[in-house]
Amino acid sequence: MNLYQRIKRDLQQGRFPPGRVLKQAELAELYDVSRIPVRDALQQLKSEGWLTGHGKRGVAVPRFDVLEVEDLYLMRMRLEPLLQTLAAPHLSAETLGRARDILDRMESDRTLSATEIGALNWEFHACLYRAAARPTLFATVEQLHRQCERYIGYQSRSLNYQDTSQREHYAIVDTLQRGDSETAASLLEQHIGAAGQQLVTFLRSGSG
Amino acid sequence: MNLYQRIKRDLQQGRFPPGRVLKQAELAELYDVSRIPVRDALQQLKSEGWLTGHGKRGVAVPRFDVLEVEDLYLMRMRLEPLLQTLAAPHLSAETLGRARDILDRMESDRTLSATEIGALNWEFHACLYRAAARPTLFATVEQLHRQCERYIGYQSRSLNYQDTSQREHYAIVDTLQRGDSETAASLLEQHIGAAGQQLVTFLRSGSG
DNA sequence: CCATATAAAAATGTATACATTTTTTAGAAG
DNA sequence: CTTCTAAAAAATGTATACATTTTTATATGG
Repeated sequence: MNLYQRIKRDLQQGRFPPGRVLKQAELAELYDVSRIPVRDALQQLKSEGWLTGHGKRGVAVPRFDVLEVEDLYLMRMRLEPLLQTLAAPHLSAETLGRARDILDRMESDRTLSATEIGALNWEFHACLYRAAARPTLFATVEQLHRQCERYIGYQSRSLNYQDTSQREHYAIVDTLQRGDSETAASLLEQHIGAAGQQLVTFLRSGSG
Repeated sequence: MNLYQRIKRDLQQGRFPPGRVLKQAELAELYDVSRIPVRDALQQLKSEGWLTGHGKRGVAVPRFDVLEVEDLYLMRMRLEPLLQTLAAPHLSAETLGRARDILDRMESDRTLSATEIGALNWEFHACLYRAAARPTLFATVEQLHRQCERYIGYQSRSLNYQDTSQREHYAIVDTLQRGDSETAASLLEQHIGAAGQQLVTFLRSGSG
C-alpha cells in the first residue's frame, strides 16, 4: 500500500477532521517517509478533492460542502446515462452476468461497511461502463466517483434506502438485458438523482 | 513562468512529437532544473492529458486520438449547457458586457493564432459560467477545456468556420440577454457539437 | 494601546546523493 | 541461431541538505 492510499484511507476514516491544516513535514513524520513522496501524494489527493490547496500555506482537509455534492451528482446524472447508453450495444451475456454477481454479493452480505458498499456499487456500474470502450469518458466518470467517495464514507444509509437502491440496480440490468437502453438510461439517471438527494439530505441534517 | 507552463507551451508548439518518450533526467537538463520540479510538473501534465504515464517507463507524448476528442466534446455538450443555464439567472449587465467585449476583441483582431483564439473562446464562455457560482461544476468543465487545448493548437480553422462560430457566440449572448436561458442552452449545445465536428473532421483528414 | 517594521521561525521549493527497480545487453548453454 | 540467465546500465523513487519564501513573534515608535 503506497503513501497516497494510506493517507486517503486515513482521511476516509476521519483521522484528520475537516478544516485541519496539514504540513508536509508533519505527514512525513507520521508516515515515516521523507517529504518528497508526501508532496507527490498530496498533489494527487488535491486533484481528487480530498485536500484543498491553501496556496503556499500547506493543504487543508476540506469541509463538507453540500454544493459540491450537488454539482457532482448533477454531472453524474448527465454523463453516466450517456456512457451506459454507449456501452449497451456491446454488453455481452458474460458482462451482464458479472454485474449481477456483484449485486448478489451486496445483497447477501449485510455486514458491509458504507465504504465497502460504495466500492461494490461503483464496481457494478463500472462493469457496465467499461463495455463502452470509451476510455476518456470513463476516466472522467471515474474521477467524479472518486470525488463522491469522500462523502459516502460518512453516510449511514438506511436499510430502507439500501433496498431501494438494490431494486434499482436489478431493474437497470434487467432493462439492459432486454435491449432497452433508452429506458435503462432513464432509470440510471433517476437512480443517481435519488442517491444524490439521499446524500444531500443526510449532510444537511447530520453533519453540516 | 513556472516549469509546468514552460513544458506545456513546448508541447503545444510541437517541440516533442506524439509518441516521443520523455525521461525525467532529459527534461531536467533541457530546462536546467533538478528532477524534483520535473516530477511535479509531469504529474500535473499527466492529469490533464498532455502526457500519458508509461507506468515506470517514463512518460510519453500521447498520439492524437479522435475517440478522445469525441468523448471530450460529448461531455462538454452535456455539462456546459447545464452550467450556463445555472448561471443565467445571475447574469448582470456588466458580465454580459464583458462577454461582448471579448467577442469584439476576437472579431477585430484577425492576426490571432489558433491558440490565442482558443484562449479567448474559453474566456468568453468562462465569463458566463463563472456567474453560476458553482465551483465544482466549473472546475470539471475547465478541466475538459484544458484537455481539448491539446488538439486545438493544431487546428487551422477556416475563416468560414471562424465566422460561423462568432455568429453563434453573439446569438448566445443575445438570447441570454433576452432571458431565454433554455434556448441559449440549446444554442450552446449545438455550438459545442459543431466545434467538435469541425475538430474531428480536421483530425481525420489532416494528421491522423 | 495600536500600528508598523524587523528579525526569527517555520514551511515550502529545489538540488544533490543514494537506493531500488526496471530494462537492456552480453554471454553461455542448448 | 535461439533462448535463457546474469550482469551492467539506465531510469525512477526516496532521503538528506540547502535555499527561498512566508508566517509569526517581538520590539519599537506613535
